[in-house]
Amino acid sequence: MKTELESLLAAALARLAEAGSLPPTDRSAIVVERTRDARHGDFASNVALRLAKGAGRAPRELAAEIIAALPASPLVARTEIAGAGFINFHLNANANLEELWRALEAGAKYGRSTELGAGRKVILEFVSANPTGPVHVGTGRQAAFGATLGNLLEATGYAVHREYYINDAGRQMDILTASAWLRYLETCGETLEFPSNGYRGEYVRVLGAALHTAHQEAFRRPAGEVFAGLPPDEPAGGDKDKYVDAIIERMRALLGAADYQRVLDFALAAMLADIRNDLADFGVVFDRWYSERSLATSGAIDHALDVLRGQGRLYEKDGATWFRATEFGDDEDRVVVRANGEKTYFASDIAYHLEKRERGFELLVDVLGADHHGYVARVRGGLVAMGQPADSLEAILIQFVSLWRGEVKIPMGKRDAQFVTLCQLREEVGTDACRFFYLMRSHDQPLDFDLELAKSRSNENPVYYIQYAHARVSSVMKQLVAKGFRYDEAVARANLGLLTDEHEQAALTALVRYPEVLRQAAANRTPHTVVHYLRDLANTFHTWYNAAQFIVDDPQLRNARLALALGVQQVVRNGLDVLGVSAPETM
RNA sequence: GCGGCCGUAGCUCAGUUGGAUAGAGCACCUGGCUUCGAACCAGGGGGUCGGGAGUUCGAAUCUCUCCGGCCGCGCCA
Repeated sequence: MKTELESLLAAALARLAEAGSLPPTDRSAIVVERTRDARHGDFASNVALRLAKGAGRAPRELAAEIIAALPASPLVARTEIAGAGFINFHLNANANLEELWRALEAGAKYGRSTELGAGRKVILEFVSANPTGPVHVGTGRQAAFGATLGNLLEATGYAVHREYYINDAGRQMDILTASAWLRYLETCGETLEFPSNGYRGEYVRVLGAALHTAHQEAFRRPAGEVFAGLPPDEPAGGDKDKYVDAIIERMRALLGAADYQRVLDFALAAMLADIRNDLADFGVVFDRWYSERSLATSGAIDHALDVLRGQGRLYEKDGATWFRATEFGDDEDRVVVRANGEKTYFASDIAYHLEKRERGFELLVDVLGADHHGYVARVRGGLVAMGQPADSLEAILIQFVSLWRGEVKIPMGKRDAQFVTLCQLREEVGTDACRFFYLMRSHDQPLDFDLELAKSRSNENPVYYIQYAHARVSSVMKQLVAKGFRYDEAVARANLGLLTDEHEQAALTALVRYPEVLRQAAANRTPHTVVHYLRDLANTFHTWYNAAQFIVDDPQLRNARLALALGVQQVVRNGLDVLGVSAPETM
């Protein structure tokens, strides 16, 4: 409806431009908004105010001219000039009723549109957590956000591809491999001191035990050989990084490259399986899991470096190869090939993003933790240096999550064992509350996740408020049957005009706003606006429910009311579906 | 130091391309179940939108500045 009104205004302005009383207007200058106050009608536009200055005209006078030039529309009952020069639109009573019927007919598809995305190919990268441990609560927020954003983009006409980038190359993987191997040695019966910089989580013990089950004693070496002659660990006054690197080196020497790789692959596969399962249980799935290592073997990194070199963006210094990042807005130039010949993570990453473009994706959306913000300019600079448009990359930064149990903050650390995993969180509060709480706040706002509130099955918990509206309609429909009635669609269709009560009108207005909300949430990348909308819709429904009886004796009124209730239920279900939250029939 | 995010009711937060009288939940107070589910509803009190300046018909929103909080600035990933 909103876009239709914008089209009407565009037509009116075109007429005025043709008549020479106004310069031609850009379509984007035409904005129609829902009114905050019902006395101002259903929609309002400020075009006259915006254009008045440029046209050298009084806003109200211009507004009158625009109104006079508006084409007739079955949507609009009347228009008026208000305030400084707003144009208010009052819709025909049946405009919302027709929309309600469209909602009922469209069912699960209601709210979807195609104009915004227009079929554009977008690749959505999210989570991409290091496969060195289970998914934790901070990453959980990124998972919920990314999955929902994917749904939103899909619902508004984008062709969405979801991808998880696996950081399976580099030192963190080596540390995991060594950690798993040491736990494996313990399973074998060796006694050892675990390095302070190793991964100390319980899951690594499980990993070590699994390695033993799969390969028995094949990788066993005496603890004495493993630790002989190593530098001191941190507690002994040494450097924990040097120490763990020495262990990795020793492990390679004792096992040989092939067996080392077997242990690494075993650990990687096990971690990825965990992550994949945790996310799938959370309703988060990917079209592809993309290996960082594969970028090296496929030649993608060399290709990207060749492109940069061809553009003259690389140079040699101190034995390393550098990218002229400062020419693209970065603070300093960045190394892409280290003095020891290894490519950096940055080299992999720009290669990965170039490869995304070369796969034909117009828009690259990266959902990242807030700590990655310094990284965005660098990757974008790399893309631009390789001849890609700067706006082809869009990074969305997700602020951190802190867990609370009522007033008490739960400490979280990465490397120590006490971080809370997504899996544990889900077991404690349930998937629905989990996704809802992750999404209810703006992503650029740090999130305080209160476990007690999320768990509480009380009126303090906003999840149930929305689900309750859905369940209530189901309950009404059961009551209907129990009372010997049945819903008659034809009777409802013929009598929607009876829905004139203020509560019915409020519910109707809230319902038909849904397609606009989806478009706005998708365009702004703000899933939380859907949460707030659903709360509002549920509120209008609960108010109506308390004020009126649906199952009345008059079949015309009864069926009309049921149609509206079913429409609300449908939109609640569709909205919850976008959020990845279930819509239960009973609570 | 440079950069990113943020500061709105007692608390947690909405309010995005500048719009009409700044909203919601929680908490607090009052009222509503013999009725389709009270996990609900109705009503009430509560504000220097961090401070200041600017831009204009109009600023919580844009610009500058100051104060305060979180985070990032590797030949780590």
